[in-house]
Amino acid sequence: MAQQEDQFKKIVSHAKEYGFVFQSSEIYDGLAAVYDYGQMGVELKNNIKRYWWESMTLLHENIVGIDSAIFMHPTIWKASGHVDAFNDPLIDNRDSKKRYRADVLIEDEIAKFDDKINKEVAKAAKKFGDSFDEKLYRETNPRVLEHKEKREALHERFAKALNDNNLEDLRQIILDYGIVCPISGTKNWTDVRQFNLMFKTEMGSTSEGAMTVYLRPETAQGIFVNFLNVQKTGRMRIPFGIAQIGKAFRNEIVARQFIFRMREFEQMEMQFFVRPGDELNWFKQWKETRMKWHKALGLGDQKYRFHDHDKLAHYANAATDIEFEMPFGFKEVEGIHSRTNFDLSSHEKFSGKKIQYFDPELNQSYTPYVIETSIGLDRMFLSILASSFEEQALESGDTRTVLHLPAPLAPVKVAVMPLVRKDGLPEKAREIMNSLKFDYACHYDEKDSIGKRYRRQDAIGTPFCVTIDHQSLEDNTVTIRHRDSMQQERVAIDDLAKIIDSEVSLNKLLKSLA
RNA sequence: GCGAAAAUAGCUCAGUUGGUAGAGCAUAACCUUGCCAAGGUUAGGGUCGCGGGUUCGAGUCCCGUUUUUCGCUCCA
Repeated sequence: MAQQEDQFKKIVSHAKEYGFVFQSSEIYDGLAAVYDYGQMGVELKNNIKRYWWESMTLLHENIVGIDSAIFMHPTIWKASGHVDAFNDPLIDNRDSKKRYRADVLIEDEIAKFDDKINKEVAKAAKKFGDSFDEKLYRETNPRVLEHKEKREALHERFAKALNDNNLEDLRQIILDYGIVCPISGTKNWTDVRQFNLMFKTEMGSTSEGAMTVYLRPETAQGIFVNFLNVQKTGRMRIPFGIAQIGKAFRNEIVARQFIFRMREFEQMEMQFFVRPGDELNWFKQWKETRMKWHKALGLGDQKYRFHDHDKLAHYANAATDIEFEMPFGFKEVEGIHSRTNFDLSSHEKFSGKKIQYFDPELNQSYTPYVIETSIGLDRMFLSILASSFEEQALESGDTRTVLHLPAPLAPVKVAVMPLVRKDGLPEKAREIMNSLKFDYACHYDEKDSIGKRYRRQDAIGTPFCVTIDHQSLEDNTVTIRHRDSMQQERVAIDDLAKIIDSEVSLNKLLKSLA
């Protein structure tokens, strides 16, 4: 475990040192759980996006993309359930260091009065036997009535505090009723704090006219609210899907583990609309399709597993995660959910607009069911970076740090370097680079010893290094060095593109999925 | 958010009982070598995370704060 933590630290530090990921606002002491992608990181990230986007939109003629705005009408988040589900008053016990929902603690306290009443009733029932009139007893027994009265008083105060969002009073209720932490048994409570997981801002430049809007906590809703637009203008027929890549924002209580959980993150989501009743078949199919997509990267099949959910969200009737073995254990990278028709029918309700699909084959209208595949781009990035990172012991006794990135995703595909910085070798190298740079991201490097330059490219995961030596000037051949094996071969300059393409081609990777 | 630990150059770290900041690597220039990171010369780079306090004097002691890591908690 300590070794894994150590490994993770090295990866984080490597990510910074070589321009993959920086802490946001670093010169101002940073901003918690927000990160920037650097010059290498942005290339890797873009390549991941392209792999996903093309696998969705090119390989499936019934999947199209959109790019919806981050700002959306606030009612959308009521319809989606986020306004309710993302607002919890929380309180901590300082002794047990456990966190509770303040409203749940108080509801439990209310339930205790019910228990007391029921106990009284049960006692009386036993005492009076067959002649016991429970209803009468509940309405007239003074002890029962006393409990009832106290219960009502608490309930009323609680409901009012909740309604007014009076956090101080919620805490006062907990103190007044002597509610203790079930673990520590103490009343050493912190203040009650409201955790709103959605970021708020204001739209409209004057304060009176301003409307509260939220930064979207997921990209999915942008697809659902555009369902009819896309279906009608694209003449889409069920089953079909809408894909989207974009930023989402959550005010996480605890955001940690580098870019694994950030407050601003990027999702790649595809919502697939199907006939009611077909959804579980499609769910199964998308599980397989998505797993295949992951495994095609060659990071190691044993690093993936499904985690089926037992507890389902309010909108789902089946759900699974694709988990990847990160340095800190198996973690969710992608979620596949059967979202039923919850979202579309909820938007129908809240918007008052009919959101249905007329199925010409069945000759009837219905609200489509939805299978969602939702992948965390930053998590995907981390899984690739982490599993590619190796500190390799070499036969010579040295070590080298190498990123075994999947070649089609590597930020730089080929480094071009003259063996020495004289005798016309740099000029020849430039010439070769100019012929390759339109198709492949290239690096030129003539500084330091050739070995050092190879190591620099290893550290950023460049699959190929092309070295120009004196022989190159005579017979137009160069050496090409492979990142993973460190093997070199002498090849004709004219063959370079073909050799490079055979490994870095995204098309080839996509074809392996079909 | 609670608790614990940490923060000194781009990176990894030294810094004695408090006495004006160092090394290696990295970066840049020139020379040398030329196929797997280590040659020479030179240069740039730090108000020691930030803000207070104690002190004649604080990187060092105290308080607060920010960020990071770990545990708990949360994750529709």
